[in-house]
Amino acid sequence: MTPSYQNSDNLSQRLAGTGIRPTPQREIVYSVLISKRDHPTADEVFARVKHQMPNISLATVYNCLETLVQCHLVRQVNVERGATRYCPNLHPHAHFHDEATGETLDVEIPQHILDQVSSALPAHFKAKSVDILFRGVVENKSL
Amino acid sequence: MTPSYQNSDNLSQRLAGTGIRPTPQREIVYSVLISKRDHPTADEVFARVKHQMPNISLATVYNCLETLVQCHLVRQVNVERGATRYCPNLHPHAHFHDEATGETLDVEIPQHILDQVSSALPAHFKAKSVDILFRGVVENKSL
DNA sequence: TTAAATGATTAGAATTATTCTAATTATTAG
DNA sequence: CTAATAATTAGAATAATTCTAATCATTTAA
Repeated sequence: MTPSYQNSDNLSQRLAGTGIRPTPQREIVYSVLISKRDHPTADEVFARVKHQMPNISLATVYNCLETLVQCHLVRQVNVERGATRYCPNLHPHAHFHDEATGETLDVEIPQHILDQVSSALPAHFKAKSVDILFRGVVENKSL
Repeated sequence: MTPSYQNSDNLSQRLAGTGIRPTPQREIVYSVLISKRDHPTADEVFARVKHQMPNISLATVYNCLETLVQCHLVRQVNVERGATRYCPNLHPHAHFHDEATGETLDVEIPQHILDQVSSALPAHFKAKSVDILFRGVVENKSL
């Protein structure tokens, strides 16, 4: 029988076959990331998760986030010195850090442009991933 | 008369007109970055600077690095969670983090490719800078 | 030139974010 | 069921950085 905690998202499917257990804590941490994609820090995830699971510990939130990163379900984003932020967007994309608001936004980048960037590498540099981070401001569209 | 400590590099020229003083500490911190471009952490810079100026404090190294960053003479590079690294290469370039050795290398990226990346942004996103970080391994050239 | 004002450096304390430790609890395998 | 393994937890420990307040250096104004 399906345990009652497997009701929030598809994490258990995503973890199937990996040997990594879809625990209630991992489910909730993952669902928090999915439901508000504003690149929260571990502390912010902790605060959000506590609404649903008041007794979860910060250490567990760190453990869950680390597990999700290892499984490639979540990416770490470091926009500034300070707390690491977490992003569940698996599509190839870049980040834009708005210096005015402090927000970090996802920006879609066409794959052919990413390929062009990677092609600028010398042949013996074998890249497994590329992180692109813009810094600037988002102007009001009416300007 | 030119003070005797202005002998190591051109920092004082670069700071001329900014109101920021080319102090001996700043000169040495900058020259350390210039002379070995391996993206050292603040602690590593501190250790190297101490050979020439044994009584400098770590706080001053942090202050000097921050000042150089503010002046755009040095870039901060965050490859991993942990200590920030410092890069005095002012040419447009990307970084490649070799996961096998832990080294971070500069990679030249043609300006037209950087322009292409920036052109992928929506029009109202005004980017002031773009950081590109590859992660992977550098293969032996003979392979 | 001195005197005040401003800027820079310093040691050490404080803070932040994260990781570690060792004990407990939960799940799975035999 | 029982042992083995995996996951969670609270709190201690650590790492990197920032802050504080005192001192020292340089520049500006008289």
